[in-house]
Amino acid sequence: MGRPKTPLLSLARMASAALDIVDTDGLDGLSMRRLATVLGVQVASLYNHVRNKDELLHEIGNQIMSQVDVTGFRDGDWREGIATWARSYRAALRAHPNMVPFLATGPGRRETALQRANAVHGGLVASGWPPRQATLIGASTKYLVVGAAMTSFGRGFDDDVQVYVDRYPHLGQAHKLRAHADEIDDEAFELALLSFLDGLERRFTELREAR
Amino acid sequence: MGRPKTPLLSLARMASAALDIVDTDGLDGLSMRRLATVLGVQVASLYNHVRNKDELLHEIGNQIMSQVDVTGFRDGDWREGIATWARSYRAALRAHPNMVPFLATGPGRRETALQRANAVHGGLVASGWPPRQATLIGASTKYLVVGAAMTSFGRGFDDDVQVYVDRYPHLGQAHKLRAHADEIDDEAFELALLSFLDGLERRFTELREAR
DNA sequence: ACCTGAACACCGTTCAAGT
DNA sequence: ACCTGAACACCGTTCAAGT
Repeated sequence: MGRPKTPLLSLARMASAALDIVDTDGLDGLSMRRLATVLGVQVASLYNHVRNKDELLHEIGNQIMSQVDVTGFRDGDWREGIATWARSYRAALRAHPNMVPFLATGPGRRETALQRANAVHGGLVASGWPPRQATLIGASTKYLVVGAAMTSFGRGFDDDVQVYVDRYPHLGQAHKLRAHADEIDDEAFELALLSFLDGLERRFTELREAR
Repeated sequence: MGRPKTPLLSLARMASAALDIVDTDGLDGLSMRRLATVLGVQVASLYNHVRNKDELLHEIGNQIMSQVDVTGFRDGDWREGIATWARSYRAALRAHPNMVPFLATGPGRRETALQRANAVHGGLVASGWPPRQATLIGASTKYLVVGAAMTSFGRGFDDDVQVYVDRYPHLGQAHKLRAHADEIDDEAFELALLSFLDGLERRFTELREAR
């Protein structure tokens, strides 16, 4: 019953199993006791690899966020940079919708999160945006992405989709409804992103002309 | 020990006390047992007025969402309608930031939520937007509002604000930092909203010209 | 260093019993 | 109709004890 020659647990194994639980049963479905059972171990053992449950969730969050791409700011193309960032960010969140409420609530481990934020900010400034505007654009884009991931039809029921469905009752079958909701989700996000970028572009040229 | 002549509890009193707890100690701070203690009653008594904790949260959510204003679509001014909706929606969420993760996760009681969604959709269609576009615009706007409320500096720590702060170390004092974060929050939301509306306006005129 | 068993202080919800 | 006391099946976290 003492310590085994080779460790039964590792942070990576724990995070992976925990994410499986969250993906299938939601954030509330994850308990340290259940995770321990899945891993064939006692609850207390988990605390040899993780300070507490919150730290475990942050570890999962960091893994998910590592999929975000902030390399699109090549040769001063801020529009491409923002678009790449926003789309990959949204894709990462949609891959694990049940994690979104946790991810949206605060940053992950500070280093990597700050690194990404810096890449975006730096990319915008290098493209000619004033620092203050760069900050605002970074925040705005995040709003869009997090909001889109958060209120997507995948998570609970969306009023707007419901309105749409009510008006087109022939879409009543469950699977079609689901497919259409995804479609609306995707299109609404693209509309929001592209309209937003268009609005920014206008401001950008005004800014250039002003000096 | 039996039933009192006049009821000790009511749904309204419960919701109000529960919201106080959430506002001060967060969503995790709210437990049925603690709520009962605050109300000077036994836990089990709560279940005479509410089916479960989730229903209580929905009741609170409905109260908050009742502050949202969807009456801005007078005489076909969709821009004003969306702006009023978005700003009042955001204000309602910011008044109770700890409730945002719950509110963003799904609609409240179906009737009133649908009613609001319908007012927005109807307002857009009446202004000349095709139904499908109206659906997308409604969803997009919601993304912006929910994302803004969710990732605001009020809730945890924001990477983007952090970048900004790192570059302006003279803002290091806590209260100034807080004030600046609010300012950035407000400005980023306005930038996002106005840029988005500008982008939509362009699409709207293109749409008109096409026919 | 890492796993265990037992304990502590919590949860949400149910239900028979009271008036 | 509405409040109570007790119970059930859960939680996260700690810690001395084992090897």
